Amino acid sequence: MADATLRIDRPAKTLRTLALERMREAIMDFHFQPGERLVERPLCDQLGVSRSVVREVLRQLETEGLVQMIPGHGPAVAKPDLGRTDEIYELRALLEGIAAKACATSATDNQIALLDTALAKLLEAWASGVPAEVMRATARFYEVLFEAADKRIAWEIVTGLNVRINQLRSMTILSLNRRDAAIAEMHAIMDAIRSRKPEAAEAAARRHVETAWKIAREALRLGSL
Amino acid sequence: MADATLRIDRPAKTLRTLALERMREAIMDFHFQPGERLVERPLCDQLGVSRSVVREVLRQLETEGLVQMIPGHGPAVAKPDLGRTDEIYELRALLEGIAAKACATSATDNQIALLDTALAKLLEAWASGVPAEVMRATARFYEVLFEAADKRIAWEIVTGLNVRINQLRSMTILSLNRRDAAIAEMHAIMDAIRSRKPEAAEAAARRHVETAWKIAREALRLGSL
DNA sequence: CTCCATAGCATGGTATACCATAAGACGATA
DNA sequence: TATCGTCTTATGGTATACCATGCTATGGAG
Repeated sequence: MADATLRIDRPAKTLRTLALERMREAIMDFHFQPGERLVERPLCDQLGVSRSVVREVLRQLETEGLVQMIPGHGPAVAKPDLGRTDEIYELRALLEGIAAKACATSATDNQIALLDTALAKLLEAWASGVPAEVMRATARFYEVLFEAADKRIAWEIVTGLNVRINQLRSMTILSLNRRDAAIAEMHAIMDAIRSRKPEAAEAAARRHVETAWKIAREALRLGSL
Repeated sequence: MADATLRIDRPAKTLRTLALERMREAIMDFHFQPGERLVERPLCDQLGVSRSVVREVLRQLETEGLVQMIPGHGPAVAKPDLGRTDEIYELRALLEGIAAKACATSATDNQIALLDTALAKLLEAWASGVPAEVMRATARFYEVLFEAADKRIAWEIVTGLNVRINQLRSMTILSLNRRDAAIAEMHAIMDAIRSRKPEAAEAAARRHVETAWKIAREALRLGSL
């Protein structure tokens, strides 16, 4: 009988896919500044592909919220909508909360082990102090968390939210005074999940987002953006 | 000084925009069946535009979740992910809940009046019994609700979620045994908002989603999908 | 010196041509 | 008759050519 593990997933080899990933990374890593124009033809040269490809990628990034079309001019790297950061953090608190709760309720021991691994990697990244590493490890941890919570859609949403506050996050995610507190908060989440305390896990997850939110607000207030 | 009302928003006249709206509507209104292939060249003929336009539109619809690419074959109308309906309704309950709560807390009287109007229109639509009308009026009511709650992003998310369960909603939204209960539930939401009771408003909104959820589950169980 | 007009060009919008590939049909052979 | 191989073609992927428009720079006139 057909074994699912036999299925080979064809490598996503189209130029479009590659270009999309490349551009997404480039924007998230600030190789383009927020607000910077993304003129199509120069992009073609840089990426080494045709305008068809570039335009399709641009459309996709646009609906993802990474790029915005400026009427009259063309596409540009989206600028974070500072007026909506409160809402975004509120939603993150909500979503990460229910994920942690569900995790505490129904994660398998195996999944909890995966979470431990992800957390360990995150600590390493924090120790290394490389921002990009920390971002990646954080994302990975939450990905595992949402996976274990069986909240795939919520994860997609959170990813989309994080895109919009990428700039803020990059500033706050490893602000030094945040690091120790953040580590403690993460451990609190894990402890609650491990001991199967849904309410505690939810509270801990929310608390973590809320402190991040506070730091972000501070950063905004200082006008460093 | 510049009056905002003077601003003319240039008609979004590009073919792409038009085609996008057209296709979105067509899919949402089931002029294409879920799962139906969307072959590019025939689509060009039907829409009267070139493949460039069609492909860009397809990309956009793909990231919106209305279209999915089937490897080996091409694009097709997305089929609702039945395994994730529980999560979707859970998220809707959460989001519509906080919107109702925020509304009860901080909506202006003017906004509440708008809500009343929207609700009246919704009742009319229900009376008319035209499914498309009911969907539109429902969407409108919630749009006003989220606007009054100043939760624009949450609204975008809810819209995205609804896309994924469009089929289910169209089956359940005016199921006759739901109508009276639904009307009562909506009034409960409005009453709580009017009397400025955030917790009650949140609970009422959640309850409304939860009954819809129950009906959807029933519909699924009967295998009518 | 300033302001306006015109022309050129930068840039996005649209159409089309060509290519690669995978799916499906058809036939040959056992 | 069934299975396998090959061939055709349907279809998506990519590149490019052309067009329309709006911005900008430059020069002339007041």
